[in-house]
Amino acid sequence: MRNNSPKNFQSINENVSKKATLDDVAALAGVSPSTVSRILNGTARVNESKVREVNAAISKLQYVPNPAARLLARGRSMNVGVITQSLNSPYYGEAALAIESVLLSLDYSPLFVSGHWRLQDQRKCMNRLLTQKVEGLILITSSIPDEELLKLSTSVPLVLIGRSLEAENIYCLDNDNVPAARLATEYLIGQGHRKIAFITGPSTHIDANQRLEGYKLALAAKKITFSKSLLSTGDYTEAGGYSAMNQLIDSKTEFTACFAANDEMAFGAMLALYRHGLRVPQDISIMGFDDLHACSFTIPPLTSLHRSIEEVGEHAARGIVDLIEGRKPVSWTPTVRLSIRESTQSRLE
Amino acid sequence: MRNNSPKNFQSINENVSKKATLDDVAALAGVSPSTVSRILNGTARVNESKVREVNAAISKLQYVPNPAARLLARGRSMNVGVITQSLNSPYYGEAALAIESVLLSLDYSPLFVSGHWRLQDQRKCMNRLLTQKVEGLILITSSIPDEELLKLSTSVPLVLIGRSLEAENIYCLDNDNVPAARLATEYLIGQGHRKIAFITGPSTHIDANQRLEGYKLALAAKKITFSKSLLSTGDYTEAGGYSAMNQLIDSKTEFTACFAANDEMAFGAMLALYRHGLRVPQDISIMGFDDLHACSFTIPPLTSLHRSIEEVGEHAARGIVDLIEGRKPVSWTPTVRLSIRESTQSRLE
DNA sequence: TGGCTTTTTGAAAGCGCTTGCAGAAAATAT
DNA sequence: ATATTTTCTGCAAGCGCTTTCAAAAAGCCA
Repeated sequence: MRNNSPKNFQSINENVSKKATLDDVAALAGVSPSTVSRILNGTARVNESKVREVNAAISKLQYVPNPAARLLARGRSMNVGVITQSLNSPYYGEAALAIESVLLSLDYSPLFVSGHWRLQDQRKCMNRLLTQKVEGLILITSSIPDEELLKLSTSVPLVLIGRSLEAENIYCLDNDNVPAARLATEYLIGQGHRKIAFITGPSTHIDANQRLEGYKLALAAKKITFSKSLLSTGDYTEAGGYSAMNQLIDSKTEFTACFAANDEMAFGAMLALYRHGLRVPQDISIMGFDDLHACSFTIPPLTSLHRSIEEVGEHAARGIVDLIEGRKPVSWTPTVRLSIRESTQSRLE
Repeated sequence: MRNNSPKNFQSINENVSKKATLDDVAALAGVSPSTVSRILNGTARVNESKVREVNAAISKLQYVPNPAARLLARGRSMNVGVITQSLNSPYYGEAALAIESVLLSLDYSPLFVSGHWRLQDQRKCMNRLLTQKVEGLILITSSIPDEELLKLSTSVPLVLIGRSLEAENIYCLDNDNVPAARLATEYLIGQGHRKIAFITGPSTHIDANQRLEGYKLALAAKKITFSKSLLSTGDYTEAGGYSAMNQLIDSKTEFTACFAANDEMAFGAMLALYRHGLRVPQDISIMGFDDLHACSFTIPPLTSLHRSIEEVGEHAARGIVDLIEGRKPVSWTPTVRLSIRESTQSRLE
């Protein structure tokens, strides 16, 4: 190819088209390209005077290395793909933020894509990322089947947030949903509640099932029989929580507390209660899960289960870099605690 | 360079290291690399039988083109950088989502980075993106000075969301904050409110000032004198709105309505009112701005100003591609409307 | 069937950078 | 001063792909 960049682009980006190359720098500084490269990368000791010359040339020409060429020559991309369900999820967004900053600090670049909770989309964007030559992949609560991930992991290291899967080239940061949900439920039980409703998430979400499991476990431990009539299903959104709570109320099932599998649904549930003239927490206690920032500002502020999601993000980022660079990441589990606010109240006496 | 990829990587990613190249495919199919390339890119007509051969070889070898090589050869990256303030902002996150999907559909890849509202960070990530050879940049409410952007625009096309700046290679999607804030304020006035407090954002945000401006304009139009005592400053967070409202209440200034420059602050303000035993909307009407999903689920649901932010995102994505490909984007302004809910009430009579 | 045009194909250069190798220069030793 | 190390530097190959140019094949008409 003689002439890169089609005419129309050239006319637009005048500066871009006449970008200086490493060879230009070498020529101007009167040294060989290799020397320039070595100075740039610190891969060998170079005479002080040449270093100065070269640096002068670089700034004179406003030289910026071409990453594609670099990548091609080095055979590395320094990219890691991050597959989230939705770029703007309030909860996992925090993790994404942390991933971004850690990765950048380690000289890697994150590539964010969203899977939209659809298996198809997740596969598609995974392929897109692989095509982009990512050196590692962080999957946040993906629903891609184990076997696929296992196979994939033979060619690219994987960090899985929110699930657990044992393999050579995989590092998992489980959410510990089961014990966490159990802890939350036990708190309600400890407050004297016996009829505790549960608003669960879509059964297609691993999380949702695990949280339900934790809820059941807590009940069982206290010899409270689980009743299906206390269960209502939402879709992890406020609207879902709202209608789930409405169903619960309409069904005339009695309950004194309700545990929602995530905060958004708890928010919706609270509105539903409000619409029915039921007060939180005097009439019904509400417990959320995830402890979004917004929990502190609902009316009343919502008791929720807190896990340090930024830390999860940080460990994910460190973990993927460890795997990429051939180290074994130290295993770690997020700490879990209750953020007790005003939406729950004791029923003792 | 003889041997790419350091040993440790090789040992980990067995498959990756023995990736098939276009030459391998050509060899296996018994044609020249050029032919394979042409088939891959559809840049020339190729004999049907060879196409079949090549396709067979491709799938046999599981060949995936190396993007770096492609990029280098073509001189194009098909990447566009998207600078947001925070990856997980609930409002602009929607825009980001839309940008992602439109860009992907046009065969471009978005690179998301967050500027954290800090000028330094924004500059830094802009440079990072330029280094990555993005062909265009979408800046969401950046605080980078005009001159810098103007200069930058000579080398890379720019789409600016939330500000306006006239230039050859720049496409702006203004937020129309002034008229929008005015509309919101006028609604409150129309409801009979005369003492309307305003919780403004940080004066460093362009948005914040524009919204304040709109508020003032509406007052002036109705001959209501603006009073500084009705002004309180937050930081665009719930906590900020909370303390801003507390200040307002503590100052004993009388008001019957409060307009917050964004929804988050309105949420915080509502909690502050609740703490003081003031009812929304019976005692005080509250108006938000942005119309986040959450507005429908606060107690009571929050009246807010709605702009179709996804559409903004779509137009931004289309716009940048237009600029990149040498077309002139059609100008467009988002539609604005009130989402009237239960946090505002008439004071007539 | 020969001469012409049109299509299809391959050889080879080049995109901008890194790096193994070996020669040149400087430093140290004899 | 010469031989021996130890730096420093340049040459040139190569990363995997695209694309120009020209040759080869195919199609057309007389």
